[in-house]
Amino acid sequence: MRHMTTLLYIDAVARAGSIRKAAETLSITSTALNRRLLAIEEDLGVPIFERLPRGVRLNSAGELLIHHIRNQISDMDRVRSQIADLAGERRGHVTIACSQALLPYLPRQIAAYRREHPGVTFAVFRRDREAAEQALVDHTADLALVFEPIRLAEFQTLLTVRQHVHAMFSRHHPLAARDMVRLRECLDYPIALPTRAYGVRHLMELALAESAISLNPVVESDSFEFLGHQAIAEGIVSFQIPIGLPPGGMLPDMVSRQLDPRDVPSGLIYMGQLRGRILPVAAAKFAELLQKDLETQYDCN
Amino acid sequence: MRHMTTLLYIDAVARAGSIRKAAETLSITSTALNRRLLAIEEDLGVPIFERLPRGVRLNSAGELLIHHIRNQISDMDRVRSQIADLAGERRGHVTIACSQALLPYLPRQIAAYRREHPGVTFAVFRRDREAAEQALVDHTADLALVFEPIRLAEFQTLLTVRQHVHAMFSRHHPLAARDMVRLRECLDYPIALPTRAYGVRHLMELALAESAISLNPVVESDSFEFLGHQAIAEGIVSFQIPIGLPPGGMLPDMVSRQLDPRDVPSGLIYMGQLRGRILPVAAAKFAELLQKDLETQYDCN
DNA sequence: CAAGCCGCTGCAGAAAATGCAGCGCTAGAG
DNA sequence: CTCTAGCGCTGCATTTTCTGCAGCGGCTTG
Repeated sequence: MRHMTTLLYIDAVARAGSIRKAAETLSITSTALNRRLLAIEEDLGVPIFERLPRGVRLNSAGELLIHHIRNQISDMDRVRSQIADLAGERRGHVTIACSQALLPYLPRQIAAYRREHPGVTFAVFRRDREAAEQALVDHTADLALVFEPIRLAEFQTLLTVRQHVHAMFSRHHPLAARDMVRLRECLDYPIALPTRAYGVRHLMELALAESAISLNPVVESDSFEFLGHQAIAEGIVSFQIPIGLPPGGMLPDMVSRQLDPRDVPSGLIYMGQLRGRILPVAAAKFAELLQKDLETQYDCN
Repeated sequence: MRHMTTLLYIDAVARAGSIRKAAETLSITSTALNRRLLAIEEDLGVPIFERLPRGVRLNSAGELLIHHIRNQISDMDRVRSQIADLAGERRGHVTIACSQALLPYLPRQIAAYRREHPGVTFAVFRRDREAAEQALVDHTADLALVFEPIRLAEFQTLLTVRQHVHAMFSRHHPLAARDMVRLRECLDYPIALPTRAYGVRHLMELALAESAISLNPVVESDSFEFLGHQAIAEGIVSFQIPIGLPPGGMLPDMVSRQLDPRDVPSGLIYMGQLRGRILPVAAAKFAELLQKDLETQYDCN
């Protein structure tokens, strides 16, 4: 797409924060890039970047413009994918920003989708609940999947799925004999917890906010995979939501049991997109697939 | 805006229906234009025009693309006007598609607006109710003002104003003595009517649809100005809505009297824009001004 | 004070767009 | 039927635009 290069260049500069850095990522010289910026600014009659000693930054006119540009770019992508679609090619690219807890869930869905449409490629980025929303705003992601999001200003919810928190431990653990466990029982053992940035931790803190009990994890991590390994290796208890647990279990010896909902409230997975945006065909179709699967397989309502 | 030329070219070709004609309006050679089309089609990997013996026509991929392009173009205009706005310039251009009956109303409003913002220019096109909506769709108009529109699929209503139909005649006419006239009284005299394409005629036909009376105009015209002159010259009766009558009267000897609402229902003036579009600053501000004025001055509710 | 980045500019070569002349094609007029 | 007018498209020479190299002065940072 020849006519978009200038727009892509501006976007790159805005992201890189300096002309020379952006030029490098674009594999052109800073000269060429600089000249394009000056040309655009002359066309507009106003500068769009402030010049700082260490680079450039968008001014308010630039903010207006970059918004427009990013919309243009992804709108063009959508049109291209629509055109490819009616040419029967079914190509496209889908980018997803996803809470870590939900990462294990996606590969099977992507595989299923790609069986139908091998021409569609995917990019999945691990983003906490806040960064996921930001990724939608700056068009680095078409879809976001987050557990218990914080604010939803620019977030247009496509689907919510209720999830109970589960405790996970080795199948040799005493609690493994139960169908459902109470939070107090878990706290009788050493526990491993995700950090406060995560929805699971958030729900647990919420549950204990008014009680005298406090969470004292012996291990804390921002990786559920690590927490799972830790739970098995040390024979302690950790927590996760069912969607984060592949059907066969995350690890060979691991089992999970639902926490009694009287103790810890259930939370919501949100799937969403940028408010007001029209998704490319591929992303929209994949969202439909996720929606169907999530509603039938995972909703604990 | 250098980076939009290709888009503008494609738009021109789509509108002209042939490369050579479009090239002429763009003041370039058909060669250059042709090459740009071929380049775009190669970029997309699909033709966007069907080649006919007498020119070209968009194919379905092209329809998709042209929609996007027109959005891009007017979106860019909006961004430019926003940028100009924050630079304090207040420049811009507003195009309006307007029912003929409402044409006399606009000049004073435009004058008032331009007193505040001399940098803003206007284009006003006379369009019947159907063509006005089409003008919004193909981005030849930012705003539309119509009386009793037919269908409103792509039309986003910003404001409606209720208007009673008025009879107009010479001030020497016997009916001039009354404050309000009945339809039957008017029909005792020869009448001049607008054609069926107009809302005023539509309302009157509606009123008589179930009665045995029929409208037998001695003069029929698609010009209210003509009808007014005819009414005076021949001493007969014609019809119009108040907004179409300048405060001093359309003609020196003309007076108008409201038709009794029991006889002819009142109609609605719609002001609107293309559904989902974000208007340029200037157009949006002008719409606000119209809204304020119409609500306070003209609404007969 | 020196080193390191930064944006920006003059100049020359590379690349792209443009215009001219002309080809083959088709619909419609005579 | 032929003929013509209008169409999209192509080869080639020219013009315009873009790009890269080398280098300038400005600023922060250690």
